[in-house]
This record gives sequence, C-alpha cells and structure tokens, in this order.
Amino acid sequence: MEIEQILDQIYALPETSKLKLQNCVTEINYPKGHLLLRADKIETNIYFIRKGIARAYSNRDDNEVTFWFGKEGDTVLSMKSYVANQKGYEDIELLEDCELYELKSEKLQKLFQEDIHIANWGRKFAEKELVKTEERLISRQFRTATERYKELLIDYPHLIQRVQLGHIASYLGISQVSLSRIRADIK
Amino acid sequence: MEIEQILDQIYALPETSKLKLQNCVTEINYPKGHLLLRADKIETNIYFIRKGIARAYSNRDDNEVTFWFGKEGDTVLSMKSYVANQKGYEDIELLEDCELYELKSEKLQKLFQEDIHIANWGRKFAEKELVKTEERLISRQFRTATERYKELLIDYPHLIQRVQLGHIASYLGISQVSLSRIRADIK
DNA sequence: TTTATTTTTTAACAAATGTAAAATGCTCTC
DNA sequence: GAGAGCATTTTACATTTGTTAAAAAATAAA
Repeated sequence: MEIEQILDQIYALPETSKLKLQNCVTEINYPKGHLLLRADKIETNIYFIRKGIARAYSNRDDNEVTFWFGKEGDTVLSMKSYVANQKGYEDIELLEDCELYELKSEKLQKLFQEDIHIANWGRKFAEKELVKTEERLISRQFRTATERYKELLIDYPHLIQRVQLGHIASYLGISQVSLSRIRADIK
Repeated sequence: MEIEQILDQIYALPETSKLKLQNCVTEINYPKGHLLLRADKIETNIYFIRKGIARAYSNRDDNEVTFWFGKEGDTVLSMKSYVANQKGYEDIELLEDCELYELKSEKLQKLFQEDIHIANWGRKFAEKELVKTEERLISRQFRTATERYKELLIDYPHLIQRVQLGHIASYLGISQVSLSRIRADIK
C-alpha cells in the first residue's frame, strides 16, 4: 500500500496539507530480526508496515512475553513514547525483511501547531489507535485462549508459519504445552 | 475538581478557545444505579466524574463481566461510539450518586473544524486515553490476578467497600471463589 | 432485636493448566 | 542420508482454578 493511501485512510486532507505531511515520511527497509523499537529508549516516530510482519514483546522475569503482532498496513509505535515522551513497554522485532514508512514525530509535532487539518489528522490517528487498543483489551478480557488463537489464525493467516509457537503462547497468556493441546483439539 | 482544571490538564488552551470548549459542557447529577452509557446505543458524549464511582460491564453468555472502574477525575466514554459512531461494548453503571460533567460531542466536533487549539486538545485527549487504555491492556497481559487485585486496592482504596466481589472477580478474570482464596492468602 | 435477604467464604470434588522431561518432527549442513 | 540443533508435541504428575453446594457472615428489613 502506498503512503498517500495510508495517510488518507486515517483522515482525508486537502492537497497542501497532504504534501506537508508526506514530507515527514521516508521509506526505509530493515532485515528480519532487526529491532525497530527498543524498550529502553524513547521512540517517538511512527512506522507503517508496507510489507512484512513484526511483534512487540516485553521481558518479564527473564522470559519474553509477546503482546502484539503487526502485519502489512499496520501501525507501529510506542504509545508512551509518542504521547508522553517516556520509555514504553516494548521491544519491536521484525519477523521478516520489512519495508516500512517512517513518520518523523519531530516534524509532525510542528505541523500540529501550524495546520488545523493536520492537527485533526493527528487526532483521528490517535482515536483510531485507541479503538484498536480497546479491541485488543476486549479480546484479552472476554475471549478464551482458544477463541483468541482461532482469531489469530483468521486475522494473520501467514503468521503461524513464521512465528515460534512459544511467542504465540505468551501472546495468548498460556504455556506452550497448553497451546499444543489447543492445536491438537482443533484438528 | 472543577471543569476548567480538568480540561486544562489535558491540553492548555488560550482563553477564547477555553471558553468555547467550556460552552460544550454542562453539569449533571445522577443517582446510584443509573445507567450512564448503554451498550445498545451509540453514546458519543464524554463525561468526567466530579464525584462518585462507576463501572463498565458487558454481558457475556448471561453474566456480567466488569472491565473498567472509574473514580473521581476519570473520563467516561464509549470509545467506539465517540470515535467511530458505532455501538460500543459497555454498559456504564454508577455505583453511587454521582456528579458529572457532560461534554457534548456534537458541539465538540464542530469546534474541531474551526479552532486549531481545540483540534489539538481533542488530539491530546485521544492520546491520553490511548495511554490509559494501553496501561489497562498491559496490566491484563503481564500481571497475575493477585497482583492486579493488590493494584486495585491501591488505586481504588474505597472501591472494595462499595462494589460486590463478584464484579471485581470478573474484572480480574477469575471466579469469585478464586478471589476469596486470594483475599484469604493476603491476610 | 429478630428475621429475612444478600453477600462472602469455605469445602469437596472435577477439570484445566503448568512444569519438567522425554519423544518426535523438522531443517540444515556436511 | 546421517547427524546436529531446534521446535513442537506428548507424557506424567503436581498445582491451580472452576463448579456446585453449603455454611458463615454481613446487611437490610420488620
């Protein structure tokens, strides 16, 4: 997906504003395994995945807990860094070679003060992230691990082949043995 | 807390913008038990709790699951309604007599188009809700029910006396019997 | 205060989940 | 294609959690 379309989908902008916003974006590629965002740094930029998949994880008593997967079209950011200029929770690792758009926050913040359309774009951006994050919370609160595993299979059909089951198990909040049992049951 | 302070804390506004925004707000009181937001309706307004406590819950196979508590100073809204004009997940019930500020979304949306400062206020509002929602997700993903119960005791010290333990158990994602065991262990 | 009603805790058992270790399957290299 | 190195599944067992029902405690009503 092209950057213009991604930005437009968040909030339609008049031509001049659109150009100003696109000026904050650069294309960038990284190889599989690259750490795009690091939990120990303040990461204020926003990325959009043009191609590839990624995961966010956090270290909890010497083992990793995965709590997000991202695929083509998804947004990558450290919310706490972007919003509050503080360290976030996540390391974000690319699970395969990725093509990304990088939106520089510094430039963006300036535009928020200058251009009402871009300010509203930023508002809509945050609002849409808010709804997505709520959906993640609802999924965690209301659905069983089995339901969430099936959900994952549907939403990310290619993920299973590329991600270790240990990561998926931690995402679901269960042990890898339990996930194996779920997989055996589903068949 | 006064409304001026609540609004200012989200994002500082110049005087004229502040007055315009305050014009969208009215004070309103409701008794204990009142349903402030309903899951079967589109609820676009935003409320701020001036005094009292509330909870959000959803009906899941004929029993209620609580997934949010709100206290003095907290924001009440249906994210999906406010952002996407769709029905949300939650019924929101007042757990005691409440004094609220009601921010009318219809008026607010107009101001977003007219006043860049208010557009940025709306951006910051969504961003702060985003960080709060992420924090709820992180808490659910990383912490045990026991840890989250202790967290709740600290963050909402008066809640326990006013909320049935069944609601708290569903909030923690465990049965009421398990919560009783946790409470017995902690002593 | 006594009674009735609701809420919380406890008990007993069944079911689900975790842990550790062994077995199986898969991939890659030589 | 044999073997090394991982990833995944399976097994066996211990622990935790849920369910149901009953007892105890707390709250409200008479």
